[in-house]
Amino acid sequence: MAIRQELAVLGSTAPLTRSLSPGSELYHQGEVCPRYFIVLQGWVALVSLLADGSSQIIDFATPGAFLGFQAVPGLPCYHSARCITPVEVQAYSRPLVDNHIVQNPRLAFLICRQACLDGARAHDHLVNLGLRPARERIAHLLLELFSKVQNRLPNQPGEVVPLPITQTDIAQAVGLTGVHVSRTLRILREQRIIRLRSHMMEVLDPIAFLRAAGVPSNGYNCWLPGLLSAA
Amino acid sequence: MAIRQELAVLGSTAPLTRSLSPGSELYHQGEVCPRYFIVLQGWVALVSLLADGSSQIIDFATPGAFLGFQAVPGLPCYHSARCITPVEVQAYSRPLVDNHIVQNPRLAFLICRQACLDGARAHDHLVNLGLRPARERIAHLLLELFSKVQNRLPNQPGEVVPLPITQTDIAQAVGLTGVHVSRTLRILREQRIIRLRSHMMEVLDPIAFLRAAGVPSNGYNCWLPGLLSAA
DNA sequence: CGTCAGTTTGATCGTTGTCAATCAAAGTGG
DNA sequence: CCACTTTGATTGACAACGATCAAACTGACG
Repeated sequence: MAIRQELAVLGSTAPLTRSLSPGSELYHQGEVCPRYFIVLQGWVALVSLLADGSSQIIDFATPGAFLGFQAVPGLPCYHSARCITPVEVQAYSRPLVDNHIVQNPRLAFLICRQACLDGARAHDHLVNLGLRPARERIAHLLLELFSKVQNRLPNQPGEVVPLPITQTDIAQAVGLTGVHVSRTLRILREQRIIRLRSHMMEVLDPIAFLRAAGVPSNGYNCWLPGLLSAA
Repeated sequence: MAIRQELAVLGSTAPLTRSLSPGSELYHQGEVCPRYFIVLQGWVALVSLLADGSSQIIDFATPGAFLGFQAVPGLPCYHSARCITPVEVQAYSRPLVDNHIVQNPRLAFLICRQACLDGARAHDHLVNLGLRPARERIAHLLLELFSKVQNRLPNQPGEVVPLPITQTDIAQAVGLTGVHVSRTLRILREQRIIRLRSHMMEVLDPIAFLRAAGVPSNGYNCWLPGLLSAA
């Protein structure tokens, strides 16, 4: 958000607003991307492909996300940004922004902070894949996505939030097969914890949900950094 | 390195150089850490602990690494930094550096770049855990560590590099058990690809090593960002 | 009404985890 | 210098979790 305001100062060259349909890509792994993007509407999956055709979703980007920034300019991207819903973005010319960064410490600091948050989330995903069995893994991802949509943890039984992703997306994000995700979601449904249907997630039992997701009892996590101080 | 030079400008307060022994921690998960560190000597494991006692190594920090930086200051760390060898660090007072960042765009940009590289490496680890079976997973990690030590890919059969980590460390980094790591390393040894003994790694067959690690044929990866342009 | 993407279920297989015992190497203290 | 302990590595037997393959089912949409 704040990044967008800071970029608005670029002024002269109005950022280009683009609309993309599901399945299309903002940029593609292996290619050099000449733009940065800020997501205005919709969900984007950041996905990494392997030579054998398998693919891993490393993060989901929602409105407000700043995409395409790289440590070393001019290198090919190591992942693709694939739209999973209709998406609207603002595109910024890369050299323009690169130029602006070194002169504007506030922008550099904001991007710095975003990069740190992205890293923390990546580490969270890493722990999820490395340590947790299927049921907790999926619950953990779904809790993260709930927090991303609602900006808080679930607390009401029966809460429903939109979740425009398929079970295959979930599978690619948590390193399981779609088949096993389906089975595991059935278990979570039968345990009356959460239910997924028609691109909505219903939280049946918030407490059991947090427990299944393996978040510490004080609720501390990297998705809602302010939570601890707020409590 | 560059970060260290930039911090040297802080001048007045000479950075405190500390020595730590294996097993001790620079900072501990759940606690607020009042310092940043630059590793001068030795290896540090960044490790995340779960309530059930299991732990995941998120990254290995070697000399030059900048540790402890966080997006939102004042929050508890979500991981610990555990020394796996004797370690020497320079410690910097946090508020001092935080203050310096917002005034010094060059420092902000450097930290920004480091955060991006850290993120890219985390994403690489994520793909490793999500998509690769045990043999490739371990080979991939070992190739990353080789690159980290040598600043290049292996190319000579019989090359030996120091690798001061245990098989248990490897297991915790790739999300497998120590037992399975042992078995898998035997396979890699019997296939005459790599051999580990007494804290050294010997590369028997560099080409087979790269193939087993699943790096693209042009060798592009996130550990040696300059590699592609150098080729 | 037919098509297609996504989901569900069953049967079976394989990779990895668990448990336990043994072994090797490196301290440590008498 | 020699027990003794400790830590890490190795191996075997077995169990379990998740993958694979195949088939059927559902709902959205043209």
